[in-house]
Amino acid sequence: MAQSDTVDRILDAAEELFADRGFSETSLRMITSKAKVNLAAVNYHFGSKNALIHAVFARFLTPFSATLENAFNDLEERCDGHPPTLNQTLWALTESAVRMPQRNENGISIFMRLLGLAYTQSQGHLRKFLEQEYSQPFSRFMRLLKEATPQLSAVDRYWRIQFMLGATAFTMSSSDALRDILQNKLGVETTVQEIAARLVPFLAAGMQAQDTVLMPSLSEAPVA
Amino acid sequence: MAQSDTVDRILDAAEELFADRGFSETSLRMITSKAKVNLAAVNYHFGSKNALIHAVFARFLTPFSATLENAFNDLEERCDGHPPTLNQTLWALTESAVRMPQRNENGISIFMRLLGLAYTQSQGHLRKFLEQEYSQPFSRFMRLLKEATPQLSAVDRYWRIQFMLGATAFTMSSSDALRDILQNKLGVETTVQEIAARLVPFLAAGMQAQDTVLMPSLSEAPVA
DNA sequence: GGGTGTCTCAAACGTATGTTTCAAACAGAC
DNA sequence: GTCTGTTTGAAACATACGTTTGAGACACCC
Repeated sequence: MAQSDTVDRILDAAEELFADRGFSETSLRMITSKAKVNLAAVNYHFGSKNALIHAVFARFLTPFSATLENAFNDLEERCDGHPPTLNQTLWALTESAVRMPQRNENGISIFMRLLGLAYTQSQGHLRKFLEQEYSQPFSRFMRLLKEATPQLSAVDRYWRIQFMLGATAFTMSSSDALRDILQNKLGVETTVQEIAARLVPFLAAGMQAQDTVLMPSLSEAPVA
Repeated sequence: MAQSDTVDRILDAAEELFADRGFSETSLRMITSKAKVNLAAVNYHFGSKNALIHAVFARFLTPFSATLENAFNDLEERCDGHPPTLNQTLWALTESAVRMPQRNENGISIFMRLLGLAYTQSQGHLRKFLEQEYSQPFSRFMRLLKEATPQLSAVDRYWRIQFMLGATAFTMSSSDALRDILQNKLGVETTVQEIAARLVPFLAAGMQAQDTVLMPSLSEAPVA
């Protein structure tokens, strides 16, 4: 077995278990027994549980951020001069995610769920790791969003980006939806591609909604 | 101290700590020491940590679901006959949440964050508890959504509701956003009311977006 | 074939967790 | 005041966790 497929077995098992149950709720003993590997192997190969979490993310994110850079390059070149539209930007991101080579048929949904958890579970170390390692493609995406929605105020744009992230990460990370996808419970169509095809128009419409209005009746209501 | 403000002190501390750090990451010892209460008090008054979690939710959700029922009653009465619009339905929900009497000035944001966590952290027992206890107002909200968007296919509607839930729960559960709200980092305006005022138009626009389209270029792309 | 570095394994370590125990303190009723 | 049921307190319990250890297995190079 050459120099150790132990590492990959651990990463595979960890990825799946983390996506299923979250980080704190997944113990090293679960991971190593699912991976059919000795408990000490994790600390030997990765150093710590936190470092294992980082490795799980890096294995997907590093090639993904390269793919994404290329997609953005292509897009900006095609547009030569004027900034890409919101739809173009969102599609560039979506296609990059969807077309990534995957280890198995559920690769994306698992990873989307992990990304959602990363944002949601307040694991400080993970946050820090992701910000350090992948700030570049993230900032670039933000810049494209900004140029594609010049009509929005900075505050509006900030919150609407939060909403987009939320709809995306949450949908992909909802264990119910994940289970539906995996088991095809919904019947008709449940590939990640098709969810994305529904999500992008939703996001674009929300992002370009008419200006924020005051709450209709709350103005004259007791605000506690 | 009559028959025990210990219970309330525990609930207050638990609510805040859970919102800050999640459920698994918050130990009973953190809670009891923040509440200045003996460790055994939790198990004495609530029975178990899980039961404490349920109690934290019930303290807010029970009055809230009553308020919500009233809001829906008012709304349907006002509309007498034809179904309420999407905007009316969303505002009814939002106002009910925002106008709930609160224990302190951050009551809503804390509780929104808890709701997000409930959806996101796969705590089976919590899911089961919430479904059992509060299925009625939830189903009613779903029915109203359905009647307000008759133009959508069932599948489209299903996914768009997922997206709405996602944008909402995720935004409310993002610890960064919460911190922004609490510390007013963004400057201008960051109350939950104002976030809601930005969120509802986003959701309504997304919900009513033009029909889902195929991915522009993925059709001729290798789908891996 | 002896030596070297890499990897695996079973066992143990220290610590933190949720929960339990049981005696002491307290309240209100008689 | 004494009794009774309820609530607190300090300590211990059993268990699970992440991590470390040290001996053994294995492959490779000289």
